[in-house]
Amino acid sequence: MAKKPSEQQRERSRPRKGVDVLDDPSGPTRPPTLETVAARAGVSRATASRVVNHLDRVAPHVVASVNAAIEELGYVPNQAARSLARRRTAVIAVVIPESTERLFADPFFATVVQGAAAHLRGTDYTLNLVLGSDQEDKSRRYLTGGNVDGVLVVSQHEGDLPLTRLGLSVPIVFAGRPAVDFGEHGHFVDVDNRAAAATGVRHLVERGRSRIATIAGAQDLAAGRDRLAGWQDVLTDAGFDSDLVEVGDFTPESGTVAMERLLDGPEFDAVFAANDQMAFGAISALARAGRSVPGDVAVVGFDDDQFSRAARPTITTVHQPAREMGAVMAAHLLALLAGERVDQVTVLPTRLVVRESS
Amino acid sequence: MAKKPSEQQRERSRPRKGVDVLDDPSGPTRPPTLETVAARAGVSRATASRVVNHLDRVAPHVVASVNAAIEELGYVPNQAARSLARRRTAVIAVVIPESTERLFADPFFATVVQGAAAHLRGTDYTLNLVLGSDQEDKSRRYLTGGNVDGVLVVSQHEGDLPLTRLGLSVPIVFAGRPAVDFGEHGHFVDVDNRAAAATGVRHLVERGRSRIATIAGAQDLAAGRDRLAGWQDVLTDAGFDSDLVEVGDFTPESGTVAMERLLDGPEFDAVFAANDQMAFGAISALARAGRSVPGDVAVVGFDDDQFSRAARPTITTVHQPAREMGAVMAAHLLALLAGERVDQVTVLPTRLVVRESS
DNA sequence: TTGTAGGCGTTATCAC
DNA sequence: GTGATAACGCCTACAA
Repeated sequence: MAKKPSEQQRERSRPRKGVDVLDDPSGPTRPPTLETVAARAGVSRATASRVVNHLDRVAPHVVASVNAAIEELGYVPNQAARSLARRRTAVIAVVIPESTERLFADPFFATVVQGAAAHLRGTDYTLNLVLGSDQEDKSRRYLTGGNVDGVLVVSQHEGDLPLTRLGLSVPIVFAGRPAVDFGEHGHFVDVDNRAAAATGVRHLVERGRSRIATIAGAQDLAAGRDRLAGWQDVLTDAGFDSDLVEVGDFTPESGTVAMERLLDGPEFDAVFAANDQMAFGAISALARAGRSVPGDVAVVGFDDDQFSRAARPTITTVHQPAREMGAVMAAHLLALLAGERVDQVTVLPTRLVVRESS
Repeated sequence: MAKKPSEQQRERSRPRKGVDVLDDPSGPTRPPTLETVAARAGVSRATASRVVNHLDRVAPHVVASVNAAIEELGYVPNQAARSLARRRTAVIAVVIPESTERLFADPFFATVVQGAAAHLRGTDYTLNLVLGSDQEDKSRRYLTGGNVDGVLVVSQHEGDLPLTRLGLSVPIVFAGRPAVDFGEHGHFVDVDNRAAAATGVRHLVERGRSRIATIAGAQDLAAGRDRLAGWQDVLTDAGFDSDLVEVGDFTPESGTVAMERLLDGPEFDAVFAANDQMAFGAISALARAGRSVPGDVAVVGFDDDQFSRAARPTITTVHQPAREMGAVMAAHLLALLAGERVDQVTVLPTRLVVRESS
């Protein structure tokens, strides 16, 4: 029997070619291809492909035998080939812009990413981590060069203008609304930081506090500015002074330092921190200074992360649905990829969680 | 809509095809291909490819014109096609096994990942996040199915046996040595947790403490067990009782709770926590209980993360080079991918950082 | 319902 | 030095 093209092909692509792993006697065995599966099941590649992709119109017994072959061979589709043919990559990039990279350790981010990952499980999408260097042309090109189907920007988000532009070529969903104008491109999942912060501060007012300080977050991030504004709003409404402001950077350390500075200044009986990590740091400083919480100073945080539960006293805080944000971001991106329309801005609800510190 | 084959074909590769983004009048323009670049530069795809890949043997003026074309068109290589042709993906998976997923928010992990990402910047490798579901066949298959060139397992690492097996088909580097036997496959970057913990505890002994408790980490993780063992070692050597053990799970909350339990028991004058987050939580509990640190109770943590600096008093801790671990993991993986030999186990140094809490 | 064949964008092996 | 051309593994009209 004369060799069919396919056979020649096989021969040419025998294991061991090119790869130089040395000491594995069996040789770096090449993963089975659809071709292999098809041969084993006694069908054509096309049919095997149909089974793999769960298309109908395939006879049940054929499905069975192909699946058996897949099982026996441990066949896994080659994504590269699939991407090439389908002209979509099944890759979603998770971008942590440089401006936010040092915040990567923030549990809020981790939780958002987990939410997105969880939502994507079950789909065949894969998450691609892009850390830092937002200005750099390299990553922008990577993102726009058809290497990813969509982009998730997990960031409390500042301008990141260059990223917003990405929206032109690839669907993109941000965590957090940008302060700047973003035109028609880009989608955003956010909470109303300003109103949410106000809720927390108002709670302090209702508890009878009148000298309310704040430990603000980084002011180059929208979340930082908005929460500060929310604090301001309430104090203004109440006719209180809003002069006690220290700016941190969302890290626990900065919370401690900010509180130490506050303690050096005029008296106050409450503090609103822009996130729980800073609140925790602040409580640490208060404890050392011999101020009781909430006796001398009531504390309210933001996020409702594990630190608000770890502190003693436990911290009253504004709950932010981080996990859900990630999930919604992923869901919206999937919708966009499916060609559906999605609201450009989605605001998720927050709620006050009252604990011991207030 | 009857159309001649040729026409349909054309249409198929015309812009705007298939994708139904509605309001962009210019249509989703397809990224330029090498073909385009080549045409524009007046050379063949082969030559264009040579330029893109910086191969020599190309006339300088040709290089120039091709680069010009690339620049003008904003050409970016299609990774899928490249992967297919080169038979390598340029993708490195970062796996957070299910057993460790809830620890994702731990700054230690984030820092390790950042270290790896930083090391990979400049290379054309891309990081693929694989969260959870280590048992699930799906991710294992994904990892072994030729979709990634290598795997980084960022975990304090338990058995994760299934993952160790991966080493058979794909190079894999773990953060943390497994407790179990791992044969010849798999590479590990670690610190000597037991000895490092001992350093911290010994410091407490030298400070004159004799009733030293510990807040251990999760005992299903090697790091948790080893640090507990290190604590035990020192107490045994010193002839002290080692009965004061509370087990946490590395979260700040668990540190708080553990300390509260310790405070309910026999007296003690020092505590060694298996990480800084738990130490921070513990200090919070101590503060509320009216115990002074280090006066009544000296505290030593582990990691040297931002929390050890945020606490008041600041926390004496065992520094672990998290960022470097990530970088070394990446470096080793790259070496393996290049076919080089790499030590199967690499132990990075730790050091005691003395601060106020001891 | 199933098979045939062409194409997805690059790389790599040859000749020239 | 440069250009055809055959893979790479899979998808998908179209034909059968």
